[in-house]
Amino acid sequence: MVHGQSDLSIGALSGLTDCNIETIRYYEKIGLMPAPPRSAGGHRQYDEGHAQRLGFIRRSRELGFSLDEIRALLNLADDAGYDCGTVRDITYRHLQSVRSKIRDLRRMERTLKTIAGECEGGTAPHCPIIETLYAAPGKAHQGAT
Amino acid sequence: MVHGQSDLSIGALSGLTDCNIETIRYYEKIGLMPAPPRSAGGHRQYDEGHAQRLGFIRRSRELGFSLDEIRALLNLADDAGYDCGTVRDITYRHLQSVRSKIRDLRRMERTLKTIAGECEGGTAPHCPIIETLYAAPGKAHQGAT
DNA sequence: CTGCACCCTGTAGCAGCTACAGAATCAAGA
DNA sequence: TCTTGATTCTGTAGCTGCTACAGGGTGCAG
Repeated sequence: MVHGQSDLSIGALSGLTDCNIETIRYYEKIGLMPAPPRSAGGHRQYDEGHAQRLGFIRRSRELGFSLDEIRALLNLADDAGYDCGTVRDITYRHLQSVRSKIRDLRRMERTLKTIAGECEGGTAPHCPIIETLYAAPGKAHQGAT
Repeated sequence: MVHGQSDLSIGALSGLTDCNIETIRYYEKIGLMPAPPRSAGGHRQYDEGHAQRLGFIRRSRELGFSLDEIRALLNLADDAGYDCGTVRDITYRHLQSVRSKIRDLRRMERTLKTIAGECEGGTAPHCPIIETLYAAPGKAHQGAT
């Protein structure tokens, strides 16, 4: 948790964290990353602390957290006596939304599998896929009135 | 498949298809919906054909197709002797992308479930969630060095 | 001191809508 | 006919999370 002040250019930080240079600047612009000190010529100079914070952001993104959620998590983490319950709430809510997306996608998957299976290809006079999409509302996944 | 010319205002069409008025105009602007005739005062006048096309678009959206994919499907469907194989290809490719999204989300779900489960809430000195996010790359889903 | 890789700022674009503002039109009642 | 209130019109800007320029300036090795 202790870090030296090994100067990192934005390119080096980008390489370390597997995060695009443009994206790093973007995170700074929206206040997720602090503005680092600059060289005489105006180039950004990062240190290990920045690398750690950016790593946090990247890992959170990989788990699907929104930038606003990450902002909240970072604010909590920055506070020495932060509230672990709030962290868990954010995580739990996010988990629920991930699950709900999975449910939606699974519904899509089922329907797509069904209609793709009905199609035989070729230059058909009527294609079951097109017909399903033209069908009355609800028919696409229910088949009943 | 035969329809009269029952005039529909944009509001009526919106109600019929459960599609926002602004969205209908948007679809027209990007060329997914044809520009309908106008009243003397400039209001759009739709008919059953428009309603059917918009229904197609909405149902396709519900299945997760992109607007570009829908454009392609509609172009195919508009052609009398359309190529059913192409329709199936588009559908199948989309199905693959839905499945890949599901896989990604499931990976997120597993990790989130794990880290949320390790947290006991309260004002802890170290929160497992925050610590996982701060951890070295890879640790988040592997737990090994 | 030259050359080239890197970095700077600012702006515009992507998907797929949604949300205005400010004006005009429509339809129904009095 | 006039009025009123609901609807519609156009155009522009915003949302998320980046990415891709253009047109410059720096940094450093040889």
